Amino acid sequence: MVRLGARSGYEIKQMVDVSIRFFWTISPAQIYPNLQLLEQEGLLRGRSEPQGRRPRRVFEITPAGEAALRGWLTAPGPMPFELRDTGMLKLFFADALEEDDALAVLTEVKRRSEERLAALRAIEPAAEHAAGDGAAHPLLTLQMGIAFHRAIVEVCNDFMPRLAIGSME
Amino acid sequence: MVRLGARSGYEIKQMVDVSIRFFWTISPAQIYPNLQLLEQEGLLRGRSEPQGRRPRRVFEITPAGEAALRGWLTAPGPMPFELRDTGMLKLFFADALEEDDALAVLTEVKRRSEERLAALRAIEPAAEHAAGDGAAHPLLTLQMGIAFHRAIVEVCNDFMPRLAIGSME
DNA sequence: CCGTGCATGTAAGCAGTTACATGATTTC
DNA sequence: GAAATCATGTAACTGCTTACATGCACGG
Repeated sequence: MVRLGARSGYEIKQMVDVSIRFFWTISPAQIYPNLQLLEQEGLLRGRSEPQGRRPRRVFEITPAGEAALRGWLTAPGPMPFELRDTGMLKLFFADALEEDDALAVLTEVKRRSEERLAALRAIEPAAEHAAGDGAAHPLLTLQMGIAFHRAIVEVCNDFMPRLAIGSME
Repeated sequence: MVRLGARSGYEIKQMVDVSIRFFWTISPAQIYPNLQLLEQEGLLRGRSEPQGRRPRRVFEITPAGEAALRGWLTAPGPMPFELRDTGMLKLFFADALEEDDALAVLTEVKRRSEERLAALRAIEPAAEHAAGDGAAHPLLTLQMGIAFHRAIVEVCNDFMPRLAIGSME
């Protein structure tokens, strides 16, 4: 994130929230200690740049940091994928419910994905602009997020008639 | 899971691994203490049923347990969705790489999803069979998993030409 | 002068995993 | 008789979150 222009811990958090949040979250309590560690290891160079009397520490990536990033990106080995979704969990067990209650769960799962779809589409123009000047991959991951939630909504729509017809009988 | 026929902790783990693993994982260290808690709360009823000299405790759901399940399923409130994917994280930052290295990351992400797609499709017949007798929702969540990974593969395929053409210039 | 945003950081706690420990039964 | 599977459970650790603590700057 520092490499992409986020100078302070605060800016990193902001950038995360409008870019990778869909597949990776972090909290301030993670950021600040790690900035210190990365500086100690020589992967970042930091300096104090207070704004008025408010303390502020800004960072830039070092050549060693660039190399470490590329090393990590090209390293072979597993790339852990972890999904933990209470919505799908509820859906899985929804056969225990009456049909209209099951339909309510399904509707809520669908609504949630539509909401996220809208949020992701809102940042699409910015990602498309960034793709114009050398940063094409953020747009790629954004499109994966969009495709993912669109797929969920579609599966919900396909399944809804079955529940609706069922509850009419 | 007990309600769906998994009698022991061991069987629960097995059932999880062929059903909800795509969106929810658990380890034995979680299962056994929780079985004890659920029994104390009267939501499960357990009894020892050793096989030969090997100890074994089997459980069945109580009416209170059924009610608690339905209560949880219909409870309003947020349904946390957490995704943590190292593959997408690497893709996001892949602009720091040469085009052929970036292509390698993309290929690996695609391969991974194809692998999972195959694993999910392998359990589809079983889910379709279960859908015939009252358990339609497991098939629904399975289809979401399939749709998800198919969407990822499609986005990968759409993006690959851009990288391939780029590296030819 | 008050609310919002900028900015940094610590402490406590929690949910979950890995590793360990044990041992019986079945299958080859 | 060795290996895989069945079966249960604990202890230590880890990564991450929440809550807390602090205080400046700026717009209204």
